[in-house]
Amino acid sequence: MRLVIARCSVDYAGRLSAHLPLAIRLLVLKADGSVLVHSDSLSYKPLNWMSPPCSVRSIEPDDDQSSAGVAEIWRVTQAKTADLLVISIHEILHDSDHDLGIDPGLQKDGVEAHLQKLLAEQIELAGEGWRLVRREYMTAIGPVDILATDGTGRSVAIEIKRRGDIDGVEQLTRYLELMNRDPHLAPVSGVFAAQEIKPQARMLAEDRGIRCLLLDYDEMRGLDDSDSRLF
Amino acid sequence: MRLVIARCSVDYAGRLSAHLPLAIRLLVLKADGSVLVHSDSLSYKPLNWMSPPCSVRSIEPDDDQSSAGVAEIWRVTQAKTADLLVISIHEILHDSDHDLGIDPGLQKDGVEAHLQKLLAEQIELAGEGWRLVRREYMTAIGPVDILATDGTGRSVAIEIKRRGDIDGVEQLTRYLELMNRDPHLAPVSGVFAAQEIKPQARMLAEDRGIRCLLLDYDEMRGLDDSDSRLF
DNA sequence: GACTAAATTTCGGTA
DNA sequence: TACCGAAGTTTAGTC
Repeated sequence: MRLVIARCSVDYAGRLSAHLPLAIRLLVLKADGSVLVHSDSLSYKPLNWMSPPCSVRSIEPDDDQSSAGVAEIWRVTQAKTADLLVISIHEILHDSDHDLGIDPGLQKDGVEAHLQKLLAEQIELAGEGWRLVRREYMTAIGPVDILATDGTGRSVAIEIKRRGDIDGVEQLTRYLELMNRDPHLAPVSGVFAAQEIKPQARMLAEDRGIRCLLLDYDEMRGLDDSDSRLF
Repeated sequence: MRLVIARCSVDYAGRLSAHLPLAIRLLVLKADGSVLVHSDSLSYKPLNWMSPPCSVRSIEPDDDQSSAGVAEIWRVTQAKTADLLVISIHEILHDSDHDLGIDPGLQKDGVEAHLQKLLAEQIELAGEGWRLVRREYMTAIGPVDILATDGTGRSVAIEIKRRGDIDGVEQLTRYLELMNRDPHLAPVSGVFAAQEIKPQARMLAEDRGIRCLLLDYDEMRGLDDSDSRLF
């Protein structure tokens, strides 16, 4: 990744035409060839950019441009869309290159883990008198999200999903089948908990005697003050 | 604007929860306090960010965090939404500060607005004898892009999109329904005009008696000499 | 692979 | 100021 702070003007011609007057801006050249032009304010969106795949070519300014103060011109092209970004650089104030390596990427399952934590803390949402036994209760085929006991003290396995789909019901079914073979646990009933449960998943679950529980993420976060600052 | 290249992990808690594992990333701290976390690939959108107005506070790691290799923690808070972004910095590889001054701002020329202007000027593209009544014709539920009359003098509402999608047809349908209740206008027919019309949108439109009109942006610009400029 | 719906949407516009 | 629609939308999930 190359970072350049430069006094420059920018022109974009593609799906629209846009022009940035001469000013000092941050230019980010990423490893995949994409280019971002950022100012010192406004939100995360760059003033101009070029999406990958694209290529940057530095060209010499002609006489007119030289006399106008242009030291260098970057011509960013996108093969697929024929979009064009032209950066006319008058002065480079900073220029550095950095090897970032590949990024492991954003963890999308952040919500599901959080839901599990919240429901463990607010297990009474499942019913009066319910008690948490353990989160990530280990079985031979993997961990059950939550093991709890209901008001009568019987075991309940709870599977938590952000969006409840059929495969989640199948997963819980496998756990229940296994756990009900354990005389220390049996009988174990099931609860399928999710922010949103697809009709077909609900149908399948209820057909198998599994209760469906809709979770209100915002409300659960609101109820748990300790969570307003989990850091 | 402060630019930092650092090996860090990032946690965001706000409208959703998200986590970025330890990796080398670019951290941009803008003058308005906003923070961007960029990786070396993917498009212009940061992996994580915090929108202004927000404030960054650097705090010392506790013993656990220190022994885990955390050298510094940035806590970015947003007063209005109570969102929280926590950046745990293990190692800073680059750190520089730059004064960019204020940006004169982007000059933009959108395609859809331009298409509307061009079609208003070249309304005969819709048919012989057609006349422009008004651009942005106001109705109770919003402005119709163009109101025109066809060769027989009957009213026509024209909805213009860059890409014709189903929702555009729905929008025009709502306008037509409303306008046809107005005895001064009725009967009003519809034209769905776009650079590109999706097959399903065309199907829906024609099923409702709405005519589809493909617009050739380049040709329309070519016809209008005042527009032949740019590069 | 195409299409549909959401986005920590953001960014303009007008009423 | 609040709502509504567009975006060089992007992005993720579904068919």
